[in-house]
Amino acid sequence: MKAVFKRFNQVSKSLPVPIYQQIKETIEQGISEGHWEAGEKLPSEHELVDALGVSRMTINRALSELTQKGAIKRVQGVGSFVGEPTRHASLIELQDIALEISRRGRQHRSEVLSLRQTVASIEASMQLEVATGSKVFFFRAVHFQDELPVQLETRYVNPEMMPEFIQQDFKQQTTTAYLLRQFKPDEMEHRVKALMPDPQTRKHLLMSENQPCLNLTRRTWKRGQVVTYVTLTYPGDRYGLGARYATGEYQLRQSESAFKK
Amino acid sequence: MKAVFKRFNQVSKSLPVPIYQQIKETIEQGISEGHWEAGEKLPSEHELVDALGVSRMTINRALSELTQKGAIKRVQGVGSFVGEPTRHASLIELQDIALEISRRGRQHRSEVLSLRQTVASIEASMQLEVATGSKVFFFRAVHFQDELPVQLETRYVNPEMMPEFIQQDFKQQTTTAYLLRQFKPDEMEHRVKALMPDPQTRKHLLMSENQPCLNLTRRTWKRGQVVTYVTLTYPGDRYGLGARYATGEYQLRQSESAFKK
DNA sequence: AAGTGGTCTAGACCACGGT
DNA sequence: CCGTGGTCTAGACCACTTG
Repeated sequence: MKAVFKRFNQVSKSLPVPIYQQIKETIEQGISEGHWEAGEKLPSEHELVDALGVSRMTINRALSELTQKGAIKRVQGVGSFVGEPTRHASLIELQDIALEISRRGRQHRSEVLSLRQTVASIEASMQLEVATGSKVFFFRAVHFQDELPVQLETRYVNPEMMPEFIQQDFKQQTTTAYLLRQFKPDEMEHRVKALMPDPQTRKHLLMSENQPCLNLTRRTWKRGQVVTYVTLTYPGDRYGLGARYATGEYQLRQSESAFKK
Repeated sequence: MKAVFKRFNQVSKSLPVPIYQQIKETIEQGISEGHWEAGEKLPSEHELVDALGVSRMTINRALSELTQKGAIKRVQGVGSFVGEPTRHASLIELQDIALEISRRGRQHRSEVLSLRQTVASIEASMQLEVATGSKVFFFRAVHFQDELPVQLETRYVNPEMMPEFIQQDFKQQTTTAYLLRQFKPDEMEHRVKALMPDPQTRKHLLMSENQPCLNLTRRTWKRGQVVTYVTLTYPGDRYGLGARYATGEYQLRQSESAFKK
């Protein structure tokens, strides 16, 4: 019991990070590092109140938001439990593909095809919401899972928001990992389409003929400005996207679903 | 000003529906019925406290959850504003396609291909988490937007959860509309893939050769049991899925993004 | 300085599940 | 019955934006 709580003793009230956010991060980290198994019972709200010395509303907010994301499940009258891990690339969360792959116990490697400054095409300038012809950074790489290509990443970056982007070594870390460390986006937009790959894409992803691609484009904002616009292309037969979560919108008034251990 | 608040006077403390949920629904309804334009300023939290006679934490919860969904935007020191409407089928929300299409100002029509009781195949029984060979309901329909097919719906329903499903007339209402009125799911799972249509699917969706499909499967739970398992197949070139939202996870500590009117 | 939203507290009452 | 989570209150302090 004590060991479980020890992980929570890091909560600090003086940091600029909200307490509920610290609690969320602690729990998510504990789950992703395997300190809790799926289905395992978490400390109750009351126990966390005592252990952390914060009010129950704060605990409750942290746990509620984790529930909405599907990271944990809560059953009234019983307790809070760790959720099932997802086995797909996340549809709704911004995740580092290297982490995703390694969490599945596979090997990740990426091959940088291009990293340069260029002049914004009409499409790129519209997506980045900058003037056509202004300078933008362009990046392209292929990501491998166990030496099999699973994602082609084509990215534009607004240099005004991320001037150092072009000097990074993206063989050592993914663009997503770098960008997430540099800033926390306040808004995201996702689009998903199915399309046939052009010959170049097909070659990069080592796809057989007549196979479609799953095409995810994402834009992320900071302070009202687009920071980056990325297109992630997956071989349709090799990779899916998914999400599982409690419904925030159509939430239960009463009884929650029984949790199956 | 008074007209704006009038819409809020319906909040009741005796209903079994939480107050924050009533406020959310009132605001979403106001937006979807066009009482507020995109970008328009909503009443401040303090004003809503006075108008509704509930505590600020309750108002705040309603507005925070709407922010996470991207329905509204909030800027510290400025106010809360109505968000932009989405132009794609939602990736993360369970929405009635008939509503989605009519909100875009298009005409919806659906053609029921099949509605019958059948014996669960291995795949269907796994997805519904029932015994192989048990009875399940099967439904298939094509949805049209302005007389162009945009979605093929293939659905299995657990008869124990929804015994009346098979008696409904789904020419009058969509399955989604019916199911949403019958129950509010407590959990959902989404999967997205890209694949080539089989000849039958291609025919139903009137697709040209060599065009891929976007394939969304969704399972919804109630009290720990799968209620329905549905596969929605879209013509890759005619329909996309998308979402735009504030990041709950990578939320800002401080200053929010400037809101562009 | 005034108004806004972001967060937090220390209580409270309730519905639910397991005993 | 008791412990659980779900909701709510009436305050509070703070950071931020605008005038």
